[in-house]
Order: sequence, then structure tokens, then C-alpha cells
Amino acid sequence: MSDRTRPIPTVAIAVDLAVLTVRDGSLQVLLVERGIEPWRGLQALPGGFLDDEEEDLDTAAARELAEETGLDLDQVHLEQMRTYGTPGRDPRGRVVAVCYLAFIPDLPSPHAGGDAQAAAWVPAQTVLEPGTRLAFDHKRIVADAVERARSKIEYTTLATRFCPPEFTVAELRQVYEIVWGEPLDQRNFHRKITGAEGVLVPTGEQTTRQGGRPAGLFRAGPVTTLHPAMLRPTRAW
Amino acid sequence: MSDRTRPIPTVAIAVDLAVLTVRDGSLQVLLVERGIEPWRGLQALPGGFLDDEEEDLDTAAARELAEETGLDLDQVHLEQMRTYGTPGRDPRGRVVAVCYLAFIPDLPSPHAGGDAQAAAWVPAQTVLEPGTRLAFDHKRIVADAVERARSKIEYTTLATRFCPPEFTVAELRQVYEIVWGEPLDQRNFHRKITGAEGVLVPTGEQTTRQGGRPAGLFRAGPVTTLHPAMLRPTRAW
DNA sequence: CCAAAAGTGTTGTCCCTACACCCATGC
DNA sequence: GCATGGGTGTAGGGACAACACTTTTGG
Repeated sequence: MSDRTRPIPTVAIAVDLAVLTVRDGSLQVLLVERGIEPWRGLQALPGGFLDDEEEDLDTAAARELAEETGLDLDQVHLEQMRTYGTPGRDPRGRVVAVCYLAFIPDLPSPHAGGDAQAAAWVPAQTVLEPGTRLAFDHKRIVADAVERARSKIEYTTLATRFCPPEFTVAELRQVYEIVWGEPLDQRNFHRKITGAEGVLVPTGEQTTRQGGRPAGLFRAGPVTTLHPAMLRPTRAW
Repeated sequence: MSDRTRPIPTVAIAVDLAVLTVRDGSLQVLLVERGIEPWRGLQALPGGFLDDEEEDLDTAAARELAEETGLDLDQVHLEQMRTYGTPGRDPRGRVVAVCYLAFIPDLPSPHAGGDAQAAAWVPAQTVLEPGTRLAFDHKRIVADAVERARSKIEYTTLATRFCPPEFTVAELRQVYEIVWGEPLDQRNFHRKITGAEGVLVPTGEQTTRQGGRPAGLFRAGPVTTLHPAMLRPTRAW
């Protein structure tokens, strides 16, 4: 804290969301089309300025996530990711953006936007292609979010947050394969994830929605850290 | 970003530092005594308000670290940790603090403070005791910093940042033992850390400063991620 | 010679990869 | 029966914990 006596400069605080889901075989991020300048017409992360003197950052993020997706905190994972404050990132003035990362399941109902313009799910891979442009520094934020997601599912059970309330082992494995972009051995995955205590709770039900032999259905268990960790397939070190 | 037309509320941004080092056999954090209200006379993390319209957050953190310790970025590790913005955390008004985590070696020369009042190294354990009070929510921030440090040295080579430029394997091991608060097997540690490619570079020199058989001296190598990871001794899962 | 600290060997266990193989459904 | 996907078995290798042991200094 400064001990100087000159006035304290103020800046605007934005709370932005990188909302990720897995749908249609790819990792996708929620983007809204900007209705005003700057970057009018370009896509951006949903978010807003911190507008209530009494609202916590985490609360603001949760409120905005609910506005965009209709989901509350029981159903999603929401965590603070990083704060971006490079001068010039917003041409209107000094804006510091506190960014949150959310994992949500593939919504069967279309997300009714709050005050958002047209909201759309866009594959992360598409967003990160060289030709794609987003408003502000949001492309870089998406890159950070994807990297964080890839890393987090290694040692936590957060991959289950991309699944519906009840899911099969194969569905969970597909989440891993899609987020990492690499195939996993179905048999070793099954043994490992079902062998980890407290991660999966069998419902006793079965489903044949994927064809073939019926698969057991599971719910996410109480454990949040994955031990032993689920390691990505060997890369060059 | 808000698409509303009412004025954008502004708040003050503080950039605060949790500077950690290992000295006198304990993990310690740099605290300064506050010269003004609020919490005049209490200890707080060093930091200051973002005071230059053209200064990046990372740059501001690096500048403040240099002011407090005299060290530049070549010698330390500095990373953004988390942003704290709970209403009421500063009685003067809405202040959002972007907190950075720094790892620095035990300075042989006393840190000449910039505009800081009396600066002091305080063992983290002392800070986190129930009876200790810090200004603002800085006690919680110290707790987050310690936990982050304990976790980071598992899978990165950042423990070397707590060591002088040249150090022995035993000195590095003591860093781990102090940060984790648990003893490690000297023999397994030696094998593992010297076996990891690119982590340690032998200088060819030896030292007997710890008594006994001379130990080889090393410098930190180019690799930043530790593979395989250095795992903490087994806790109850 | 003895204490102290550095560094090497060994052994059993766990986990991981890689496969082969059987099971239960729809058609 | 046959295709499709679910679930189990097994063998080899790497990493790890827990040890004993040798090496090299100072006193």
C-alpha cells in the first residue's frame, strides 16, 4: 500500500469469463458479439464491469455466468484464472480485467443470454487459429484458459464438470481425449478412473446410448483431486 | 464488457508482493510496517497503488520488488498469484489488489527499502499463527503464497531460486525440507535431482562449508519444469 | 582414529503402458 | 451370427521408498 499523500489513481475493473465446454467433439468457448465500440461486431468473452460497490469479484463472476448460461454454482466449476492489465488493452482507458475460468456441461437447452448479444459456442481450436481475431486481448486469454484446462484435468476431477450429471466411463474418456487432442487407451483409462477412490459413484443404472454392450452410469464423487494423476500421453521432454 | 451506457465505476488497483525466501532454517516472508492509517503500525505486504497510466501490472510488480530488495528479474522468480477484491478489505474504499509471488535467495546484504518503512523478514509460520495480525487481508494472502510455493517446487525447479548462485545438493534439499516442513531422504533426493536432465549444472568446484566430505557445487540449469516431479512425502489421502 | 557429511548400490513395490481377451447388447 | 463398444487379465519397465554401504574431508 502506498504511503504517499497524492490522490489514488483509479481504473475500471472488468470481470471476464472464459467459459469452456465440450460439445460436438471439440473443446468450445462461449463468445458474445460486441454491440458497441470498441471492436463492435467482433467476438469477445462475456463479462462486464464491476458495477456494485458491495459485490465480491467471485460473486460478480458467478452472477455473470448465471446470466449467460442459466447455471448456478452447484453445476459448474468456476475459478479465478488471471488478471490482465496491460496499458492500451482497452482503447477507452485503463481497464484491468480479472478473468475467471468456468467448466460447464454441454447444455441441452440453448443458453438464453442475459444482456448479451448473440452468444455462440466456438471451438477453441478455431479461436486460436492465426486468422481469427477477438476483441481486446481475449484471444490470449482463451489460449491461457485452454492451457489451464488441459493442465487441470490431469490432477483434478474437473473433467467430470464437462459431463452431464450421469455419464459413462467412455464419455469421460472422450472428454479427456477432446481436451488434450490425443487418444487414450480405453482399457487403462477405465481401470485407472474406476480404481481411484471417491472419484466416480456408480448409479447402478446402465445405458446403451453409445451402442454395443451396456455401460455403467456414474456420478461425480466427492473427491476433487485425482490421485494418482491422469497423465497425458508421452510427449517429447 | 458491459454494453450499458451508464458511467463505468472505477476502483483503485493495488499491486502487492508476497516475497518469500528461505533463511535461518525457515520460510520467511517480507513485511513492512505501515506508517499511515489504516492499520498504522501493523505489518503488511509491500506494494503500492498502480500509479502510472502506462505501466503494466507485471512491470509494476517488478519495479516494487526492485525497490524493496534491490534485485532485478534475472535473480528472482516473480509471477502473478491471485487478485483479491472483497468489498471492505480496505476501509478507504474499493481497492482490488493484484498480488504477485516472488522467490528470492537469502540476501547477504540487508534489503535497503525504497519508500518502505521498516522492512523485516518474518517466518511464515509465525505470520500464520492464530495470534498474529496483519493489515488488510494480507494474512490470508500469505497463506495462499505459502501454499502456492509448496506446490510449485514439486513440479518446477523454482526451489533453486531460494539458493545462492552456486549451491550444493544438500543445500537445495534443505530448501525443500524447510518449505515443506518434512524431512527427505538425502540419498534418494540426490539421485533424483542430479538425474533430472538440465536442472543442475556442475561448476566443477567443491566446498566443505557444511563440514564432512566436500560437496560438488552446482548452478541452476536451463530447465524450469521438473520431470519427474519431486513428490512430497506421503500424507494421508 | 573418529565424526560428519557426500555420494552409490540394492531391493521390493507400485504404477504405468502395451497389449490380448472375454462380455453383453442391437440388428 | 456379427458388429460394436464395455470391461478384465497379464507381462514388462520405470520410478519410488527404504534401506546399507563406501568415500572424503576436519579434528
